[in-house]
Amino acid sequence: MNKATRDARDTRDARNVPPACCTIDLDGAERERFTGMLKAAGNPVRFEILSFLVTHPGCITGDIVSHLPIAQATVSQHLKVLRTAGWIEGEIEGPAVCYSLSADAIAWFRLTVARIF
Amino acid sequence: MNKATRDARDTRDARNVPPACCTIDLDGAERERFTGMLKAAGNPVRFEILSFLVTHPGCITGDIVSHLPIAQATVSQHLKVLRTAGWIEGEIEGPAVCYSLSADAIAWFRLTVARIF
DNA sequence: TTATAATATCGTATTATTACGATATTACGG
DNA sequence: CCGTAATATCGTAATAATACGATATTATAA
Repeated sequence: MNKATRDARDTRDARNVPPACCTIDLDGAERERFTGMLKAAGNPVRFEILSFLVTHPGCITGDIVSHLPIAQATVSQHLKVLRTAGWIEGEIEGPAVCYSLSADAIAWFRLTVARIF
Repeated sequence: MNKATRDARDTRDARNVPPACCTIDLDGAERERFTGMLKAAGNPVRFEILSFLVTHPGCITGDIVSHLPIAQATVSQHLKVLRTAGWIEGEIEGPAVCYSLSADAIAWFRLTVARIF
């Protein structure tokens, strides 16, 4: 136990604060996945895309571009972030890509929120 | 209806995709609050602070600083972000500040997650 | 094969975030 | 009031995110 940790414990003891009762039940990979999803969804444009996909299932990129006031290139970047974070999946339909929310990702996200808070 | 919107609708019609069934039931202020919370929690350091507060209730800033490998000034900045986002509340205890998760914020966050996804 | 439509990637300017040390503020004991 | 402990804020350097236009890639139709 290093000095900082000892000091912290002593400080808590002096204030009669209970010691750690447990640990958050999320390993490193799960934390990374969760914070990645939080961060990706925390951008207003990306949140709008997620919202749009909730109400407009079966949308191709062009539909999303039409719905937003930003350039196609930028939308494509945001879609990539959402894909990387696991929020969405794209299915190729001819020259277009049909995006949808990942049911698995959403289920895991909700479960993880419930697990932590 | 502008051209982009018309084109998008026409494209969806051609693919027999159902039109928007509804709108996400979150007004502007709620969206801002929610994305703010997501973004704040999406940083690994801040997520660690939130996790730490779950398992170590009644912690002062110093306890959190001791638990993290970063400078006091940086922790203070992160705490401010979490405060601004509404995740935590700080109660002054002498020269120290005792931080705790906001039960209201957590309840609202969980409810909002359930509302959207 | 060639043309076209849809999307992705590249290069880059601008802005925001993150970290730090230094310093200011706040609360309290003596 | 003065000193000290705890925290917050300031100034700033380094890094990351965001947006754009230009261009490349991919899938299909002709």
